[in-house]
Formats: sequence, C-alpha cells, structure tokens
Amino acid sequence: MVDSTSSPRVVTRFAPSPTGYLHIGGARTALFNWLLAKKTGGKFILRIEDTDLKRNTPTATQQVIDDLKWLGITWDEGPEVGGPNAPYFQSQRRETYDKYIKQLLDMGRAYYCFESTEELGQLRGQAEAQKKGFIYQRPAELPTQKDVEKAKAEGKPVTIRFAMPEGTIVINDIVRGEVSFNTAELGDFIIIKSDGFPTYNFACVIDDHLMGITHVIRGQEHLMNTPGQQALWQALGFGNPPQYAHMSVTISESGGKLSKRERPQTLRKAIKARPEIYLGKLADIGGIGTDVLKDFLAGDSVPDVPAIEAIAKYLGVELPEINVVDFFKNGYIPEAMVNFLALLGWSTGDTREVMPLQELIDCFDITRLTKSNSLFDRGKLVAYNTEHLKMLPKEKLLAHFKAYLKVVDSPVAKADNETLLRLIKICEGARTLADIEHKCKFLFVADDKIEFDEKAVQKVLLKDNGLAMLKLVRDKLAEMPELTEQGIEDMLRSLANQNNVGLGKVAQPLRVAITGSTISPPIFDSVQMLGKQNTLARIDNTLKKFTGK
RNA sequence: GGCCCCAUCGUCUAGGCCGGUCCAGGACACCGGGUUUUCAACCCGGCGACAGGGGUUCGAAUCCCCUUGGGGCUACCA
Repeated sequence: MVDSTSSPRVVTRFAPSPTGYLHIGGARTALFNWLLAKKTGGKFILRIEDTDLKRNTPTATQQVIDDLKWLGITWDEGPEVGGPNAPYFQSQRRETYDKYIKQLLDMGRAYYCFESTEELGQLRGQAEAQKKGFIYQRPAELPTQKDVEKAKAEGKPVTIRFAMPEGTIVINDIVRGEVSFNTAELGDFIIIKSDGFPTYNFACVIDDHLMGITHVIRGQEHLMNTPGQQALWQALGFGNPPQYAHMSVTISESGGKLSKRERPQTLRKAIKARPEIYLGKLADIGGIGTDVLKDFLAGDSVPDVPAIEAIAKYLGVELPEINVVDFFKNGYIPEAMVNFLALLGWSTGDTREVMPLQELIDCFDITRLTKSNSLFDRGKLVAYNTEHLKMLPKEKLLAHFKAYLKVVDSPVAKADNETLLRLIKICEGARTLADIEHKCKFLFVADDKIEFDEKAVQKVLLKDNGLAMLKLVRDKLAEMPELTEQGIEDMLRSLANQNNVGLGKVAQPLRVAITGSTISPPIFDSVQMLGKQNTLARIDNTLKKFTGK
C-alpha cells in the first residue's frame, strides 16, 4: 500500500458517476489526472462514484470505460483491472464508510437529522424569501440513539450530517493559490443519505485517503466542496489532504458550462420551432410514447439517447457534440481530441500546440493550468483533427477509420484493408474521417443508386456543354483496354487540349456523372477505383437521365 | 440574494510571481491573393487584444483598490 514516508509517488484518480456517456468535460478532467500520473511515473485510478441509485444507469459504467479506452486513457487500478484497493465501485464499499461514520458519530463530529426533503425545502424557501443563503441550524443538543429509534418508528427519514468546525478553512490550490472560507457560511452538510448511502462529499474523502490519492485535479465547480472535504479529512485524522488543483471550467459556445443537457435542449428548441410537425410521428420515430415526447417538450423529462438521436436525424437537426462518442461518431480521432482537450486550460509555455500524446506527457506541467474559463471552440478542434490525420501512422489511421465506419454503419465498411488504406491516401488533407467517408461512399453504392446534387447538375452538366463533353469522355474511355490512373489522366488532358479548355471542364462532368456531386477524391483515382464497367454504366445513366437518350 | 473564482486579438493562449527588452508573440477562425481536376490540403499577405476607472512608480498588460462583465456553487447530484 501507499507509504507516505518514502518517496511520495503521485497517485491521481478519475471518479465519474455513471450517469451516461462520458462527456467532454469529464474527459478533460480524466486526461489531466492521467497526464500528471504519466508524467511523474505515478499511478492513475479509476473509481466509480455510484452512490446515487436514482441517477445511475445500468450501462453507463461500460460506456464511460469504452470512451476512456477510445481516448487512450488507461488506468492502473479500477474496474476490469482490479487492484489492492478494490472494490472500485463506491456502492460496494458501504462497510468501509460505515466504519468511519461510526467514528465521527462517537466523536460527536457527526449527528443524526430527521427532516424530510419537504421540510428542508420549506426552510430553504424561507431563507430565500429573506434573501439569505440557507444554512442548516445545528440543534443545541444532538439527537441520541433513542431519538433515532423513535424517528425510525415514526417513519421519518434519517440522515447524518457532519458538524463543521467553526472558523476559517484555507485551501491551498495549485491553480487558485490560497482560497479561504468561513465555515459558518458553509453549514453542516449531509454525509449519509436516508437510504444509507454516503454522499459524494463523504465517500470521496474516505476513498481518496484509503487509495492514497496525492493530487486531485477537478473542475472549479468542486471548489466550494473542498473546505468541507478538507474539514472531514482533518476530523478523521487522515493527515495531509491531497493537493487540489481546481481547473477552469469549459464553457459552451452557447454560454454556460458545457453540459450534456445541451443536446436534448437543442432538439426541444428545434421541435418547438416547427409547430406543424405531428408529434405522434416524432414519437414513433423515437420509439417512445407521445406522452413521453410531450413531457420532454414541457421540459419535465428527457427521453433516452437513441430516441433523441433518431428524432434529430429525422428532423435534420444537428445536435451539438457533447459526449466523447458524439465526436467519435462525427469522425474525430482520439489523438486530436486529447491534444485539443489538453490545450483547453493548459499550455506548454512555448508555441508548441499540435503534438503526439507522448510529447504531451513529456511536457505536461500541472502548475501551468490556466485560471480562467475557456470556450470549447469546435473550429479549432477540426483544425487539430486535420493535423493529426496527417501525422498519424497509416496503420493507426486505418484502425480508427474502420471503427468509425462500423459505428456509423457505412457501406464503405465493406472495403478491404488495402482499399481502405488507398482511400485514406487519396483523401489526404481531409478534416475528419466523416469527410473521407462522404467522399468515397460513391464507390460502394449501386450504379443506379447515385443521388445527384441539384446544384452540381445545374452548374456542371447543364452548362457549358457539360453533357456533350461527358459523351466525348465516355467514348474515349470505352476505347481504353485497361484503366490506369496515368492512362485516364493522359486521356482527359489530351481531350481538354483538343477542345481548348481547362482540365476542369472535362473532369467535372465526369465527376458528377460517377459520384453525383462535385466533391470526390482526385478524379483519376476515382475512375480507376470504380472501374471501367461501372464508370461507363454511370455515364450512360447520367446521359440518359439528363438528355433523354 | 449569499459565498467563491476569473478578466490579453472573435476563440485558445504566451507574457504577469521577478514592472522597462511588449506601440504585446503564436495558433485557430476570418478577409485578400496564389496553387489547383472538385472539396480539402498547401503557400503568401492582412485584420485583430492588455474591460473601465483610480492609485503605487521615473516607468504598469504586469503590483494594489474600486466598478463593470463573465463563470461556478448555493441538493438526502456528483
């Protein structure tokens, strides 16, 4: 176990509550803790804070684990890998917490309470009416075991609060410096809920101590919890608390803290903006009841993720990417995500920005965390993705691409590795994997299933003799015994020369004919990969469709 | 409302602790031009910031105070 007298090895942790997919803010927190552990040769622990039965979803832990793995963040102790401090699920550590609760109770540093949520709410309302903050008033005489029996008999809820000591608590934060709090303004907080489970503020202290956590990097939203946790730490005689580093918060482009609520909110807005849409239809699409949908629109509840996504897709609404999987599904690669995330609220101090993971680890310095909040700028993320797409070894890219094709259920997934590698190569400069997929999809659909882009048809085929040029190209192509990139290029160039036009005038009609769009990989590769037969078939289809013969 | 945090280009940031080398550097975005078989990529150039007001000082982006603005927390959530 951890021996604090020997060289103080760094131990950090990421402690998510399993309420759904890992969101980008959580990923950033995990990343910084992981980076610090890697940099110092320390240990990184994954601990699941599932003490709120109401909020946990059964699949969430797995989702979080998958997302962390996708990002490349691995843990030395935690779910799946185990470790000396198991179990790593707080819901399975009840006896441990009970032991410390008993200790606090015996010392008179914790006490029982019997107010219901409603009573508490009332008191809070009164305080608010007087424009004062609500602070729980500790009774002059603390309830005894007898009172507890009585309350239980009467069916009252029983909770336990920590008796905050009087005075000022100063926390020495790595990023904020010294921050002091007057405990009178904090009040006694609940450490054991009426269902017997510990609250976050309690369980976290016990586990951080038991697991030998030396550094806690977390969002600024936890700053106000820290004095309480530190007081608990002292009351329990745990020695020196961990070093805290409260990072800046990531702000969304629409205002406040980046939150997973943004996706449903965006959808809700979109539905309300189109009152003509029949709700029953939307409910069907989402596979939910109309009443569920109505509750959602009223702001009362949120349907599950697949329902949200299905409805958004149907309406053509782009949901903001908030969860790590959202970025995965939109064609971002983890190397870029990690790089970008690391530079939100942290910098190397020199001008280095785009760098591989190992370099990130090497130059990580916890003292260089920024104090001010930062806005999540998707445009910059795209730029990082573009750079990493260029930098990454081809085999790794191939693996990412295959995973992406699978998750979006693309027809391109049928291609073999060799083909996929070639697609990646001819799409050099792409910004996302989605770009590559969109560009190359035409190779994997049937000849008669090409969807023509209206603008492309107008601009390229119906203007400047586009169709006539296409016919010329068709005939030349038909004459070629075998299609090679070079052969196609020579043919197209000489055709352009003969007609005294630029290459674009011959290449674009061909491009639109075989892909339906003006956007594709380089035309020579495109035709060669599609093959002679399919290319001719598509040209003929196009000619027939737009000239009537 | 209360408590706490923060404040440099549109955005991410460097610089600030140890005041002069900063009429503020880089990156992304944007605008203009170039390259080009499309998109993307690429090349060149441009626009663009120390929130405001008081101090301290020979001198302040850098130190102090106030104002304003932004953010967080204010649960039997984490």
